Amino acid sequence: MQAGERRQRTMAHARLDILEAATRAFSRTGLHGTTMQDIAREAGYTAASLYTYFKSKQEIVDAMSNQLTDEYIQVFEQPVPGGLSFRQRFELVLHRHMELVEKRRDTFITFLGEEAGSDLCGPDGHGPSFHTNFERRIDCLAEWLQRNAKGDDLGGNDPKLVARMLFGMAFGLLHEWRGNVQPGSFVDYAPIITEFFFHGVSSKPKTGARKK
Amino acid sequence: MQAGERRQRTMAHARLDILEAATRAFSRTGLHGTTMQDIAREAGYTAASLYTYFKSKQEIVDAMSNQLTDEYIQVFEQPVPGGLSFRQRFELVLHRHMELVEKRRDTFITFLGEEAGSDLCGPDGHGPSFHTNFERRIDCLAEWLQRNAKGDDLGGNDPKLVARMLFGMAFGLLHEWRGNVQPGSFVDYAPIITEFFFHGVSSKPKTGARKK
Amino acid sequence: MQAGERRQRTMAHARLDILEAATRAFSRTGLHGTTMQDIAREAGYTAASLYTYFKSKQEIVDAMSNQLTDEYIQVFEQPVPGGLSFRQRFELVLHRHMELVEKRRDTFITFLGEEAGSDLCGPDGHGPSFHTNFERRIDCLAEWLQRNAKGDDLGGNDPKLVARMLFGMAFGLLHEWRGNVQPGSFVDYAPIITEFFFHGVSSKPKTGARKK
Amino acid sequence: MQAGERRQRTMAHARLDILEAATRAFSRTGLHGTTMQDIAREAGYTAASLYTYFKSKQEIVDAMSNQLTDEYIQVFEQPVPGGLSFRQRFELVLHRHMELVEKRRDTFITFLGEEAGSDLCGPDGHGPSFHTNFERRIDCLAEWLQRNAKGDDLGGNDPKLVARMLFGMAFGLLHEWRGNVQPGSFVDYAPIITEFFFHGVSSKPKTGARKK
DNA sequence: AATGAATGAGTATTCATTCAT
DNA sequence: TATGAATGAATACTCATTCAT
Repeated sequence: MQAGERRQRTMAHARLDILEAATRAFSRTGLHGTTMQDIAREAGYTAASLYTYFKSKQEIVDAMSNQLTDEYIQVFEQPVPGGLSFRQRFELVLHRHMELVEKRRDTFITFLGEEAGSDLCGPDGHGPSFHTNFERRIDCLAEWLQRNAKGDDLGGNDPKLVARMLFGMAFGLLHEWRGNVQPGSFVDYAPIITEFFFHGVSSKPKTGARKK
Repeated sequence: MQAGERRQRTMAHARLDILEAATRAFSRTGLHGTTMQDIAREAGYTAASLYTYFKSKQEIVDAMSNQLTDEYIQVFEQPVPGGLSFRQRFELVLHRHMELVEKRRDTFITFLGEEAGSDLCGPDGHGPSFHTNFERRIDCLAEWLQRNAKGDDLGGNDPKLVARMLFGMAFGLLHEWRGNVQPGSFVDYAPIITEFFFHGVSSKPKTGARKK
Repeated sequence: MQAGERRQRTMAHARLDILEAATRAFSRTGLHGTTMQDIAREAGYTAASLYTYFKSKQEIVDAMSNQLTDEYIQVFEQPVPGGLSFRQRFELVLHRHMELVEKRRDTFITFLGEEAGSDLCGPDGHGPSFHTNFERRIDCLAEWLQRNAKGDDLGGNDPKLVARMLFGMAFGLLHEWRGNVQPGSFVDYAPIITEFFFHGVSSKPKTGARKK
Repeated sequence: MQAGERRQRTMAHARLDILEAATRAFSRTGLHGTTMQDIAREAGYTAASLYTYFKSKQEIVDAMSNQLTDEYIQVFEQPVPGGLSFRQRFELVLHRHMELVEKRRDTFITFLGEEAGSDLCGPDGHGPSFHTNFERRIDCLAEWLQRNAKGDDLGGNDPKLVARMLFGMAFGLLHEWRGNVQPGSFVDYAPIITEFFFHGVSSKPKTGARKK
């Protein structure tokens, strides 16, 4: 069944194309402001054709959301060099996550707001997809923290709470970054977040010689 | 001009009623999912009547957004007892803000997502209202921090960055709180945020004596 | 019942005021484009107040239409000096009519189009008022022509047909006049229409002595 | 590209169908009184479907107006037998125009009023379409008159003024015709108008010998 | 597989009109 | 008498989705 396979491959490829197009379109006009026409135009299809690959607009959105979450979670599965301190591992993973944010900038931008308000608002059309994905990411992060933190590394805080706050911090800076006229790399914020995560504003030795 | 005055009062009252109804409706079905009919039903009016008090749906949303921001900013103007340390003042103001969040729970829930994505998405209909209000709050918070922090209180961090991260943290916890089956008071999180803000996860001796 | 009389007078006065305001408003934005609010604003009343003087918007329009027709018809009742030829009487009456057009410029402008299409379009809201008034004017003109024309003055033409054509000619020139940047007096067209009415384009000696 | 061609043809056909349906609907209930639903019903479509062929209601109206004007102007381009006098050519063209009026009866009826009042009323929504088309017809007629009239044929009158008066006359008779219970052919009026155009009411003996 | 065409369900907004005060 | 407030009834236009070709 090579034909079948090829078809499958083509299908998958088209789906990805459409997803990318949708991402661009959404990042421009928002989830509600983007019509199937818009997505189709961006993807080089007709609106009707999109339904060959996705059952509905919602499915496109869900696919984007899931894809994002999958990529996010995969970061945790990437190998980490041995012999690193918790803080070092933390910063490494954070760094990788922020690279992902940068790579999927448009998607993140599109979703952050919507996901935030997702479960908050009731039956507003999009299924549980947003909420689920958001929580899935939180859970993964919390698990990772728990798994990696030793002893007093989290200062006795609930990992999930910490995860949410960490997420929020990044969210806040995403705004900053997006707003910047000539945004540098988002990962540039990684050290700041790391330091803040570990010591809050009482940050110590940023400058000068100091010892740990 | 007593009649005029009374009328004015009635008008203002109706506007507030409608705003509250809109808040309830929005928190249920989201900004886009809520129709003027919905708001009207919730407020005990006809859709057409809403236009006696607001020029458009957008104006209702803007009014909500502005109201929220005004109340937020007013917190900074409330007197603070003398002789408090920075951290004490911080916690006090945070506490008051979180009380506001609790009081305006539905409004916050409605807006957080939308505001977040507001300027992110381009011309998605709602004017600059969201973005402006969001930034206005950030700015006020940053100013307050700058005005109140002495010496190394902010550890040399950019007040605006810090403000954004602080905002984000609260945002993250709002999610947690909202999700809880039997949510306690949102202000209960105030100490946690405060501690995290000042020391990150490296929280120190909350109880008892401890050493570094 | 002096009080009653005064009331009556006041009422009549207000009606006239409103009618004038309506005329101004209509001439600006057309019959359909003008709202009761617009009329009220122009008249210094509230929309609701207009209903004290007129039962409906339609009644305002009808009153305007009737008023116009009444004035038009009254022209025929004004005395005409004796000893005038048919053509002289014709031109005199035409002149007076065109003065009326000039005086009631806005009203004419408002109605000409609507009346024209009035009976043409079926139940488009405005009752038979337009059609009736239009026909009433035609009839009066036709009667006057018949009454005043002797012998071959109308060349054997059906007075009503002639009346319609005459009306049309004036209508055509009203357009011209209205379009002129610095319109002179509408009555300036009177001689042209008269000449055309009597001789068509085969106009004879307008200037100087000429022979056939 | 046969498919594309056929599609094009179908599209054009549908547009014409809709235009005809709109014409019928408008002639019944007027431009303002006719809703997209009405047109759709008359055309056998859904209201939403109309937007596949026309961008807006206004575009339908404009298309009707333009179509009418185009047809009107084309009459001037039809060949005229040589050796005819001015009057003969005049009557021939008038005849053809009146045939057009008869054929496009509903459209004329719909527009005459609206076009007349079009530029008269200010910003009443419909763009310059009406006024432009009206003037375009006037201009064409005036040009034709100027081009064809020799010497004293127009009696020294301004062609444009004459054109307007001629238009008005026909307009007046359209009313008459439309009102007739069993209207004959509109072109029956052609000789009357012609005679009136050339000699006004001083029509001469149409038959037999004559004297002044 | 791709699409032109068709549509049902919606949606904010307008406006003439009513009525209690 | 005057009006602020309320509303029923409309209405043009949009959009996700379906389906025959």
